[in-house]
Amino acid sequence: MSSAKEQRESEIDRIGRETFINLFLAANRFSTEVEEVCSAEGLTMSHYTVLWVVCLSKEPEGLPMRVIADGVLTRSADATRLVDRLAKTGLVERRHSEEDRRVVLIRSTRSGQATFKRITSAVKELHRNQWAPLSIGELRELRKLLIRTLWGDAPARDRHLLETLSPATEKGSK
Amino acid sequence: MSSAKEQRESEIDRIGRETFINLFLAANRFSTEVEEVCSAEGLTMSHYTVLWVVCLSKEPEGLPMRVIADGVLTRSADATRLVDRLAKTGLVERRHSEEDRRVVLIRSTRSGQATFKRITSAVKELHRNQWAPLSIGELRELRKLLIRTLWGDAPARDRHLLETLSPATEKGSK
DNA sequence: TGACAATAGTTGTTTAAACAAATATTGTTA
DNA sequence: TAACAATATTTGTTTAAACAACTATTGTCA
Repeated sequence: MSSAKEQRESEIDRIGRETFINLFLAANRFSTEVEEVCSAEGLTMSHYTVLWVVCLSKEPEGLPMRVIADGVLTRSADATRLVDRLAKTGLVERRHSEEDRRVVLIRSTRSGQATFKRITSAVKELHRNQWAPLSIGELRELRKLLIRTLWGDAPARDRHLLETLSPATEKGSK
Repeated sequence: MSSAKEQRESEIDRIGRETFINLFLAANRFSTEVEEVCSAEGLTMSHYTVLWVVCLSKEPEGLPMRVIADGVLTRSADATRLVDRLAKTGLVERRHSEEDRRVVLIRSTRSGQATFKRITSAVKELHRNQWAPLSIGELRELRKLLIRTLWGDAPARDRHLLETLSPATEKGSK
């Protein structure tokens, strides 16, 4: 017969822990499934992420390594080897910058774009299934809560990373 | 001037993708921070998870490996080496079961319990900071949405894993 | 009971992630 | 401009995760 106030941990600790556990499990399950989609094209999700950033870039000369290796999606020491692989299979091209010979520019090839489109289309289909248990309103709510958790109340325009991966968040375009 | 229906991807695809990205980033950031807490005790988060399951278990004889290596938190092939490490530093003990000599039983030691408590207490503090941008109501909502995503509408009693890691979800005990 | 399937756990090997250090080039300034 | 700091990228090494194959013991049933 324990009284309501016994040694029991605070309600907020319990909810915080359980939310973390579920966050962790959901992220693991979902990204494992994305990995499976990527592996159909012989890539890992890390490779796909790099390809993603390169393919969405509008820079005609290519993207500097430092942009790819932003430290959040990809660490700088990993970027080289990830790009190695993409270059070896012809999905991207590397060139040294003319202006600054330290800089290495990465540009997607036609084949890279095609692979990116195939994976992305399969991932979209996958996400539809993954989020199926939620209504669209709940999905919006979930996104909102995750963004608030990650970025606090920073305005949308400061969330560079998300903007890079999912551009044109704005309603009216220009 | 693109019409609203142009080639633009559907709203639901965009929200699904962005929710996935934020889920992935939040889980990565949070678990990296938990890793840091664990490494203060010389453990990884995987070690901590194993210790967690073992320490919460009420089985006086110890928990069979197969329970630890449930395939979700820990794969069976990894469990052996994780327990190796915990046993080597004296946080758990291994014994062969008398009834079934195939079974290996794992039991926490006093030192293991103490380590578990220290890490858990630090993790709680961490979670408070991690979830700080959310109100308690929002945190509850987030947990609810993640659980729905993971388990659909399965009743709480069927969510064994969560029950193992955060027991006594029920209001009234027994 | 003897053969074979099933279960429980371990070990070996490949692969990728994590961390630290090194190279090459450019910017700065005494 | 020579020396040194800063930047951009790469390479080497340690560590852990992923996958497959293996051993040991128990259960099943012809």
